[in-house]
Amino acid sequence: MTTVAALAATIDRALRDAMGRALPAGLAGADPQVRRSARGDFQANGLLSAARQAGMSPRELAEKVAASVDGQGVIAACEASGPGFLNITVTDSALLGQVSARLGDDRLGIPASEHGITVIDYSQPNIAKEMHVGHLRSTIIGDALARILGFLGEEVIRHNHLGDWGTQFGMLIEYLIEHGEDWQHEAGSAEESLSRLNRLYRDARAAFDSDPGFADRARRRVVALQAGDPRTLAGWREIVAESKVYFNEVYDKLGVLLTDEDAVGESFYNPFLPEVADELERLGVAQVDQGALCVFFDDITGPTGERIPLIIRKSDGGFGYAATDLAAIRYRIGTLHARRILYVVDIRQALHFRMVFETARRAGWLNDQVHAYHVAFGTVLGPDGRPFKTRAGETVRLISLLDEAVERARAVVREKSRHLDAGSLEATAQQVGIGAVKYADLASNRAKDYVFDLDRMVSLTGNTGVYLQYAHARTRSILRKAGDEAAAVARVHPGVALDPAERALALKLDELGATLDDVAQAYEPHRLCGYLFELAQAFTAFFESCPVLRAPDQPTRENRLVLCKLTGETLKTGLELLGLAAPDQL
RNA sequence: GCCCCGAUAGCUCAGUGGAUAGAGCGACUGCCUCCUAAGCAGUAGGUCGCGCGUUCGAGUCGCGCUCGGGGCGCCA
Repeated sequence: MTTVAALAATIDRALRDAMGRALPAGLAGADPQVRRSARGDFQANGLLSAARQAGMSPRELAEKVAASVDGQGVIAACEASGPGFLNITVTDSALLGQVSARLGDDRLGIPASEHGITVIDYSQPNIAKEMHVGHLRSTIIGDALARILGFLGEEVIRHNHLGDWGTQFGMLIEYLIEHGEDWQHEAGSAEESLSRLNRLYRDARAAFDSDPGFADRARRRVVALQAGDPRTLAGWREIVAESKVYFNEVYDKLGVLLTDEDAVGESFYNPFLPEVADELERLGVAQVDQGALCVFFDDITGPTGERIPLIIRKSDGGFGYAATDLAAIRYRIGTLHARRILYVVDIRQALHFRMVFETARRAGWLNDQVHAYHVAFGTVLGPDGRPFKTRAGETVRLISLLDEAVERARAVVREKSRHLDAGSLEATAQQVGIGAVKYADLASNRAKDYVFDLDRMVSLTGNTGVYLQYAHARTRSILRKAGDEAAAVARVHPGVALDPAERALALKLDELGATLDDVAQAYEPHRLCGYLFELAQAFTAFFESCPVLRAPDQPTRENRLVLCKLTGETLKTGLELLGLAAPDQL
């Protein structure tokens, strides 16, 4: 593995050196603020503020730095401009050198910048219930973050915090035990599992509401479950297993990394709950109030101004989700040695996590070395701008939503890709349809409410997943037609001048590493989407104006082949980090 | 009442304190004897919710508002 420094980083260092010579010692570390620019390849904005702090003329400092900077064969021109900006142009040979160096490394020259263990808690569906679009968001965003942090060197532990415990299981298990003969768990499709579960829920609910005797037995069943009664636990396990059939089919359709090994549900923490409560009480973090074990916060109050607690243990002695969340934090730090825990959860739980994290800090579990962060995402809305529901006001079945996306993609693929055989056509429809849903979810700022509009996602024009897949397929198509051997032996010719479209593409190709660092910094996958879209646009512009196979001469042809190759590899890497497929042809 | 999130083109959204705020969709005008037209080029479309402040410089930072969404004791 050979790390390749980005041109922006090389320029940054060269400017820092020159600034260090021109500025007083105290300001030697000033940031030159190197950015991409329309006025040159890069511009440096940091000299204005540095000069002011040093009591110098910004314009004079800029001219001095421009004159003394060591270009190292990378900087072709560095000119002072306006009140004190620097406009920087890089050499064509440096651009081609970057492309060549990245292509020579299986990580595209990107360094592993993360070092540690991170637990990512995502997806979190509830047993015996339908997954909804909120789970879809958590699953897709969490999956992308797991892939990206992992690529950057982090040891990622995926946790699917299944809602597999609670009082609602009483009536389900009781009903199962009383009417179990016509409810046999069997291998089957997710749809079948789901309808069995829905039927169980509906029938159990009906019995609970209409039959006081049943309701009573259901309540006793909750106690039996908590006490670990074997017959009751067996029923619980049956329900959990049935649900997992459904979840796994959804995960399989979506193409996410989650497996059964990642399922660490709420029930897993049950044995730890009493000791967590005891420890918090012993530490003085929690205290009994109105019979419940509570943690209070001076700045968290209710509508009438009274302080609102985080309830660790309810007044009836039972444990709520706060206890489970705290036990999970303690386990992930104490046993898994995580340095960071991420929760990909709906933004509406922001206050809950604030209280949980603060409690964990008071207990000493979280500190300067160990962080927890709520990777919050907004509510999913329908095309009408209201929370996403069917016309009848019911939650939308996730499976049918995904199937519909694939169905629409299939129609387009059938229309546009007549060269594909039936098998590849179906595979492509899956990759395109699922990719459209995932890209749409990942492409906008996660904190905002998000409009789930299947028409838009699967329109398959413009800024959608398929645009990136299409650009990737075009790179592969060119390389195929060039002949894989010719593509393999092509090398850069640094002496050949580059066209504007070639330069723009090469500059964009150099930015993947910085983009991934940005994503990892703020846990914002949409930055990677934005980058890949820009890269695909740069490639398409190159495709339009720079013929590869019919290039005017052999060196130009090879330079372009190499650009195609790196573009393809970069798009493929980026798509995979988002969890999208990168088919070789569309 | 307090807290959180949001407000940028008709719609959906990007936008590291930098120079003239960008995409996509939709609308309009063009482009396939040529490596994939799922594409490209162009035109039209903006008081960046409002005000004050900080700064050489604010869509971006701070404060105060307006509007929308959400949250606030024993559900998760």
